[in-house]
Amino acid sequence: MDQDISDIIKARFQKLDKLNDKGINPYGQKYDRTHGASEIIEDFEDLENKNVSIAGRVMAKRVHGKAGFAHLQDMSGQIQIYGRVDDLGDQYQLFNDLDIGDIIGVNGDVFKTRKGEVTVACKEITMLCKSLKPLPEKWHGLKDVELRYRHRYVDLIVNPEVKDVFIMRSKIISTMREYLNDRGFLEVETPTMHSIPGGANAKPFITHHNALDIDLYLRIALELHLKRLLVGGFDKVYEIGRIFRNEGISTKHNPEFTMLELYQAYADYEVIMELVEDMVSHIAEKVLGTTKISYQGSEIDLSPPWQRLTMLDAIEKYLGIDLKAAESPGDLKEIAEKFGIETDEPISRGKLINDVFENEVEARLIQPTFITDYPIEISPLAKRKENDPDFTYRFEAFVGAFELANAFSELNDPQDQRGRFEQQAKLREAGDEEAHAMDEDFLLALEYGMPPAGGLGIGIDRLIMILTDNASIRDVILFPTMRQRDDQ
RNA sequence: GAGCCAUUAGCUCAGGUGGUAGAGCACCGGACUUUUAAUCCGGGUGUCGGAGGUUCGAAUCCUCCAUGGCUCACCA
Repeated sequence: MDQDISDIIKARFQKLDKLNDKGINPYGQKYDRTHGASEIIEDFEDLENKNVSIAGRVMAKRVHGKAGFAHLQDMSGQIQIYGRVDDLGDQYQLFNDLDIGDIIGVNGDVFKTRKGEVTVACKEITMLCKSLKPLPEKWHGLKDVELRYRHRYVDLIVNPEVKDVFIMRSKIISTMREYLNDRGFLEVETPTMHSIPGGANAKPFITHHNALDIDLYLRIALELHLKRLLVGGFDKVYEIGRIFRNEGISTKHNPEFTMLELYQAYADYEVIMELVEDMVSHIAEKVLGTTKISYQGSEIDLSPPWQRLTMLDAIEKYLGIDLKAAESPGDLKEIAEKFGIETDEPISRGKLINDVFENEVEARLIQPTFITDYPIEISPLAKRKENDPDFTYRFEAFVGAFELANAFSELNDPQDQRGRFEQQAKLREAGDEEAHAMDEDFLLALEYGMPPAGGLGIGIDRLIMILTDNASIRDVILFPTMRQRDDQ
């Protein structure tokens, strides 16, 4: 395929031919390993002079004539191997011809070199895969972020800390599952293709089913199906799944991302608040061994209880402005102008309060904070506060200055829900593409009766960013969305 | 979507004001039986992101395009 194969690759093809000529399969078969690399280093006392079999990728090579060293990397880490003509005989040539990047199996005895490094002295080398491409340089590694994301496999081979992030990611998610399962939550799977995209305000991706000849939308949230399950009688359900939003890409947004949503019947948002602070600190403790973390230079303490503020109190606390009394159109206009917020006419008070909060307060919420009592206009699925109908029993959790969780007491009054949907429909007609769509089947479900419930959504990728101290969501997603390139 | 920046060898990078491309690692050949950024000797392997333009001459200046990064907008 390559028009001008570089000399490096030419040389590797020559070695490939050489192996074939000798009757050695360059792409070997099953290989039985007895140990992992780091296991041998850890258990050296027991394994000294014992025979072991290991397999991995050659990462470095130092040959001095009739003997030489190399480092082999497997999932657990790296270990040095030693080969010499006295032990390997005819096979020494094979050792000598190894390229960095080749995958081999090694059988040999464990010993420690003069310099004290645990090493396997090769008795037999088995070729498992000849590598044809040169790996990036050994001490600068691969830095070009574009190549790191596009060819993540290379990034994983040469940058061990990248592998650690994704091992951590796996542990965080499995710990979360364990936590929820232990508390009686049932994990379920709901459709990713929806005929009506709902549960959030976001632009969906559209796809098409040929046999049914209908357009379908990739889900933008898990919410509405999980609530249907509350109607069906599952009291505690959750789903950890991929959702898709057709929006811009940034260090905090990937078009597809992973969300946890859970619903607990007969609970409310206060119960969920306790669950969030308990679960997040539990995960940190279990995975990191501490609830005191460092995120982008800030020390953050995840141990409960987290600060709780209503949105209006937070605005007052951080900006010194009391918006509670601001109700007249004149007051609202003044506030919008003061903060340089663009508004539609007539100005929606709730939306304005939220805009002030997002623009001015959010960035200051480094320590874990629950912001409660969201305006009703921006919360079409949350239960209205009994004594303050302009606000809802809703909270978002902020850590490290960005939104980590969103939760509320779920609206279970079908008539109120219909009214909210109708309100959203008006916004949609007015051109708001992200306004929530009318979902008659969901309303029907509510008419059958849904128990009062607390519901929660957590952006898993963001949680992982915080726990692994990564500033970009692309560094916690193995294969982030990239633009297609012509040359690839 | 807008602004700023970047793109040079397989990788990491250097290439004041325009003069025909370099280093380290990797790689190739040679020496070397406990090295570890192995060492020593020899070798530069390139569509300077792409296409135009200015110029006697462009990696360098200009325009457009592509890709990426950051910031902003968007996205609760």
